[in-house]
Amino acid sequence: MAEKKSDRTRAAILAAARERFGADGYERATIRAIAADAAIDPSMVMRYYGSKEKLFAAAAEFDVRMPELHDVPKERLGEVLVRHLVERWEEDDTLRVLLRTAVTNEAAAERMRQVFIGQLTPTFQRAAIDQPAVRAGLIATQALGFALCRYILELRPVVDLTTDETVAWLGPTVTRYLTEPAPNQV
Amino acid sequence: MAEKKSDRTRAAILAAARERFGADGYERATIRAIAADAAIDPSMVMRYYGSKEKLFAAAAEFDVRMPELHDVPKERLGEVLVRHLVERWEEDDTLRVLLRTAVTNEAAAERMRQVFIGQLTPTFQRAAIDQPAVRAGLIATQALGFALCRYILELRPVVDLTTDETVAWLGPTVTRYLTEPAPNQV
DNA sequence: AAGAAAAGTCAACAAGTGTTGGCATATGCT
DNA sequence: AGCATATGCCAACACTTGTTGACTTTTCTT
Repeated sequence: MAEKKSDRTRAAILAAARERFGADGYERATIRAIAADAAIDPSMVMRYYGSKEKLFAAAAEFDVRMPELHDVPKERLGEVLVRHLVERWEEDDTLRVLLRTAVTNEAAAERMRQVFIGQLTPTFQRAAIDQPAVRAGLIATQALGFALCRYILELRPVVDLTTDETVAWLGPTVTRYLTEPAPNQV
Repeated sequence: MAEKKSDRTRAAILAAARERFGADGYERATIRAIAADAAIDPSMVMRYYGSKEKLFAAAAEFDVRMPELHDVPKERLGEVLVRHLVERWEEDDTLRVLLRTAVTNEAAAERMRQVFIGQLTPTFQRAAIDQPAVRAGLIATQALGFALCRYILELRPVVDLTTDETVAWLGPTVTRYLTEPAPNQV
């Protein structure tokens, strides 16, 4: 056991940071507020993470953990994917942190791109889906739009959807984005 | 002609405000930067608009101008709607201002709700579409997600879509959200 | 041309920001 | 035990923010 006490406050800072970044966005989440939540002094945050930027980088670490899609029947692709994404969104608040901050913070936007283009595209490629990048982009529009309306804007009808209803509504959309031949270019 | 000179700077301030709010979000768009863009003194902004909040309220005035849908054939609803929304988005940067700010600013979020629930729902109701609120919410997820990925996150594959390609991809999605019977509730 | 009103400039304020260094306390090793 | 090191707190810094009031210049009426 190297340093037990410091590890605990380190973790407390990170948890508070995620909470604040997720609730307030990058600029409105102040070091002082995060430190207060973690019940320590603001200077501790600097000692442990160096700067606000680096703290954010640590708080926004995320992996979407894409499942492999080889043996999923084509017409169920959307269902599987939507259910996975919704669950991922509910269990790990890091994605919400990213969404809230990516709009005004370039580093967060870059990480968002890595997740939704950089992680979806190769998965589709391995599943022998043509034009994987375009399809990843389209699915990102639907997935991120859903999260935006549900967790950030809190549009009543979207907040009220159950997981099953969500899958029933969005699943076919995603399936189509994955299987429909690309429209003719002009 | 009441006051010509003041009207011109008033408009210059509003234009600069829209630019900055749209590019930087609410908190990072400073009064000083807006004033500099408009080539006037920061105190002028206060004299004309009272406060940053009120300036923002003026800059975020928006009407989505929904077309009536009575005599659009059911299977072309999505096509018509998507084309209208994309055009609206390209011609009026106010929507981009709203999107960039709604994530961290409650007033902007409220206006977003008014636009996408408050203006879509009654239009669908007048077109005799059942469950108009849920369908408005679903369409908001797809429309806002598209805008987020294209104008804010700038995901390459989404930025590269032409208007026609966008309509071809998203049109059927929106049509389905408008015409598909609601899935069974649990 | 004289004076009032409008338009614009300047400097400062109070508050809040990220960040830093000095100093106290606790912890663990020998 | 004593000491070095890790951990923590305090006060202050330099800077930026929205906002204000006093002052000067322009514009227009009469």
